[in-house]
Amino acid sequence: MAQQRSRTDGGRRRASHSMESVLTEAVALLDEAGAPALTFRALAQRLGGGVASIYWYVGSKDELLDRATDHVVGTVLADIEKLPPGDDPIDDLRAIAVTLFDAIVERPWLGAYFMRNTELQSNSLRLYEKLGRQTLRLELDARQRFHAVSAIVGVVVGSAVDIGQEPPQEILDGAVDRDEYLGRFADTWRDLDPAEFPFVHEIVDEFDGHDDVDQFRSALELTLAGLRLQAGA
Amino acid sequence: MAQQRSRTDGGRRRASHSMESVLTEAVALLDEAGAPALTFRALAQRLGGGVASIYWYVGSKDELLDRATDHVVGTVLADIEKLPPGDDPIDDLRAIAVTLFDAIVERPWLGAYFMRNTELQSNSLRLYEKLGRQTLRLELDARQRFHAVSAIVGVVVGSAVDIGQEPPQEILDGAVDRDEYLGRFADTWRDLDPAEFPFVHEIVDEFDGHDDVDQFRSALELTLAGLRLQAGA
DNA sequence: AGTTACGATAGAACAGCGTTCGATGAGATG
DNA sequence: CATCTCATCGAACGCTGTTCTATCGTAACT
Repeated sequence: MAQQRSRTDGGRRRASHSMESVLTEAVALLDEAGAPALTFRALAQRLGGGVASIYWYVGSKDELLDRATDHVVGTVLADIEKLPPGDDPIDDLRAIAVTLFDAIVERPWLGAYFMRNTELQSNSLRLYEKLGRQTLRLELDARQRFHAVSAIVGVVVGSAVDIGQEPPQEILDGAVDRDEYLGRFADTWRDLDPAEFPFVHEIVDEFDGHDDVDQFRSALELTLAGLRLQAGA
Repeated sequence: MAQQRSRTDGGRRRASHSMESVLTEAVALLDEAGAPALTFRALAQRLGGGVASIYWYVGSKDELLDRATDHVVGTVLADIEKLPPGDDPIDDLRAIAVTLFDAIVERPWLGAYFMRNTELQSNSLRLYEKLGRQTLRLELDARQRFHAVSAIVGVVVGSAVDIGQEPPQEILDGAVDRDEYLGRFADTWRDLDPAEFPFVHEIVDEFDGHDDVDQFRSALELTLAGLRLQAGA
């Protein structure tokens, strides 16, 4: 991954980047410590160059985020294209959505920027198309198809937002692990008045130690079931 | 809304705030120009006081955001409590979700912070309970109820993220209105290769000038239909 | 009434952020 | 060898959240 460098010139060296290396290192920063870790200064240091150089490749931080996001969505798209096509379009929709969600679980920062700007995120648009193409196999009108894909993307994003929140400092330090953190939260819920919060008490054990993937899967199933009903299949 | 002030003392006056006034003015700033407009300096100026004074009421900006959010969720909750209870729990779920979504449409910044921290957002927790209580009337187990409410909140949040994105500068200036902006976007889609993007072409007319509320409603209907199926009612 | 104690306010400073400017490097082209 | 253009970079600007320290005003206590 090392870029070509100039020959020695009195101690100081000049860095030589490329769009690829900028995005790769940006994604690496995001992966390692989340969105707040991606700063122009941190990125420049990683690239062994100056801050202003990055602006030659990218016009703003928003654009950097969009391009970095699209960069990894490209790999997700590749995974999706490897999926074996099935008989049932709804099964295929599920497979695509799950693949996307898995990627967001691995990279929680992804959820926040994904699908922000389809002009700069051409891979996101392709992914949108991938989902939509399955709806073409269902007996729906154009509006229903549009809404169906929006709904599925909405479920993914809605679940992703949950995951994407920066965890509090104590959990990043490793002082407290996720289960304990959830457990504490659950305990404060258990202390609530059962008469005033019957539902919270009903589900607090489910919340305690719950799995985000299960939560997403269930939400997705509900939407897909509704869609199947709508398509009359 | 004027707070008591000290008697004259050589020209300079001291401002006197209250938790209420801090949150009210914070919400006003968010309403007027979105999340980026809420800065401690802007807020202090509005309150006629110093920057550091705000820290007496609030420990950090995150806490300010949480409390401001919960402040308006309180009014949403009041609206929800005014809703007439119906025979069908699913109809009631829809009514609650729509009321919440309407509030987010009016205050697009709300979506991003809503339900971030139920410790500081007690009204969000109450709203969560309100939704959940309807699921107690359905024939589901605890886990299904937990997932059902998560799914509905997910649909709301997922749609809210769409709305919540800061529009580009040109639309804030009023130089370009929303329909024209959507139209431009649609045009770039129409320019895509129809063979490569059949779905995008199928729905581009639906996208052009689409209504966010319709989009949300449809997604919600799919989830509710799935839920009704699951509850066997 | 004078003093003390404390709730509340505020100015100034700090570190970090995205962004811009102007100068300067290196490599290819003539 | 001169020129030109692409690419790089240090330094500065204005903004942000946050902290430090000093101070004011009121209420309570002797």
